[in-house]
Amino acid sequence: MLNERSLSFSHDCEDCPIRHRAVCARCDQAELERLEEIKYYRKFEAGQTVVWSGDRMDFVGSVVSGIATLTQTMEDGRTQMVGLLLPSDFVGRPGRDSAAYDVTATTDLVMCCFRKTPFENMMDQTPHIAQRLLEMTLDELDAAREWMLVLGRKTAREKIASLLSIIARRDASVATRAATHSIVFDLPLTREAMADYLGLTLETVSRQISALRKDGVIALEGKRHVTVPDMGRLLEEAGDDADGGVFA
Amino acid sequence: MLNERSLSFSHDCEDCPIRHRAVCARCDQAELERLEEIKYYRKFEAGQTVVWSGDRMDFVGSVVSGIATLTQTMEDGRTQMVGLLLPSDFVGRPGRDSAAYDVTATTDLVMCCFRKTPFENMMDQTPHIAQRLLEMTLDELDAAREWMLVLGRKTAREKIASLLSIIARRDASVATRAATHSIVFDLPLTREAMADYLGLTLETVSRQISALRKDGVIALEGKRHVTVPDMGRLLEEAGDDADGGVFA
DNA sequence: CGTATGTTTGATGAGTATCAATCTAGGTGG
DNA sequence: CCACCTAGATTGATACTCATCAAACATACG
Repeated sequence: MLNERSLSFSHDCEDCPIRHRAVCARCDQAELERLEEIKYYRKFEAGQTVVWSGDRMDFVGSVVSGIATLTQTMEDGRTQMVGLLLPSDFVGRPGRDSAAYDVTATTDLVMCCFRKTPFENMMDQTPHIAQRLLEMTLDELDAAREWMLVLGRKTAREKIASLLSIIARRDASVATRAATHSIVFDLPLTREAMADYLGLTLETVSRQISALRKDGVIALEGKRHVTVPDMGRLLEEAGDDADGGVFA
Repeated sequence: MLNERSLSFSHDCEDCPIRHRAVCARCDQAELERLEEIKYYRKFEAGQTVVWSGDRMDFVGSVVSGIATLTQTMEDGRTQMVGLLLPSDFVGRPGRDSAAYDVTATTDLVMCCFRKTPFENMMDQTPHIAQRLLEMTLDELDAAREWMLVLGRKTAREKIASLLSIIARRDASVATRAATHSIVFDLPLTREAMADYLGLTLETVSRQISALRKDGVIALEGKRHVTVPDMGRLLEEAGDDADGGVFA
């Protein structure tokens, strides 16, 4: 069923759901046409690996739908997630020929890929792409630094609240907010993936989620469906400035 | 005395010590001349703040000499270093008008600053600057992600060894290596700054440094001068692949 | 010589990892 | 259709790492 949905988008850049946010956001009509020539779509099922760290990588691309993760692994098996890729996020590094991280689909995933060499050539010729990529990379750097604070200084409870805040902020529909003042969303990650993101064990993740539930900060239906009755409260728990109680 | 040294570089881009590594690395003669018009130097003493997070920032720039840090602080005072700025590193974000982090000089510091608006205009017109900035930002993103693994998954001992490795790798003179097979350098950070970098307390940093000394992984003269007799051993302690024993 | 800043070392406790058992839901095959 | 199986999640008991609180030490500076 998810597969059906994945196929339901157009292959025409004009109608692309990430058209205005991805690396191609600033491209004009002519540039889009050049991109169309070097692009192709790839689909992955939940759990599949997109590339392994160290593998040769002859494409770069954008997440069209679904969620992927970037992870790093030590020899003894300890792993740390270093990036969470949402629709419109960019994968791969122009000028590098092998992957630096493991890239894994955590949900069914559709990617819009560009052959690397032609893409690199285009980057040199069309500033619109390089400009947008710079902007996106700077945003990712800010996100990574934000996450360094979480990893280095926050408690387990604060870490969970921080992760929930981030997901809530981007994932919750505006409609849901307006209606009930509650924010509702589905966790796109297993407890283990959350643990890898937060530098915790999955047991600690589970315990802290239970604790937040007991304390009324969140409500759960099943394992994945989360309701946040008071976003300000959640932000307080995350250790962020919760300022006004408004959901800004 | 350090001040004297700081002044001893030329103000001409041609002779600039970071000419080939900074954001201006790819600029041609004409572009350098345009940059000269909008650039100015600023000096800071060790301990001084360059900008506070949230402050208006009307310049961007490069570290010419000395070391600065980027730090984030929570309301209750917990702080996490999110970047270590070495000569040639870039400060500030084009397109943003306030600082996102506290920037502090940890040694005497000289910066080559560009007025922000003219610099942004130049970026739009000369791809060489934007290209180089993209490359540098991608490198910083990789470094930040590497650091996320350190913060999230490494033990205190491994964290210290990782930090020493990084400093050793960039700071040790080649001469020193060839001669004795030992690597020698000075720590540019206080124990407290190291703790803020590593997500530890300064006491833990002190203890782990003492432990590494007792175990012969490093030797110390005074508090800051470090000798690494066997770089491979240090890399093992850091939890990185130490492969061959060669100092590659 | 005295003060300030940075560092080391010690004693104790909190927070999280680890090991282990149990529970739940979804999917499979009899 | 039900029993079983599996992956994911929860909960419990215990151990260990690192934070916290506290005191002493070192070095530079006035």
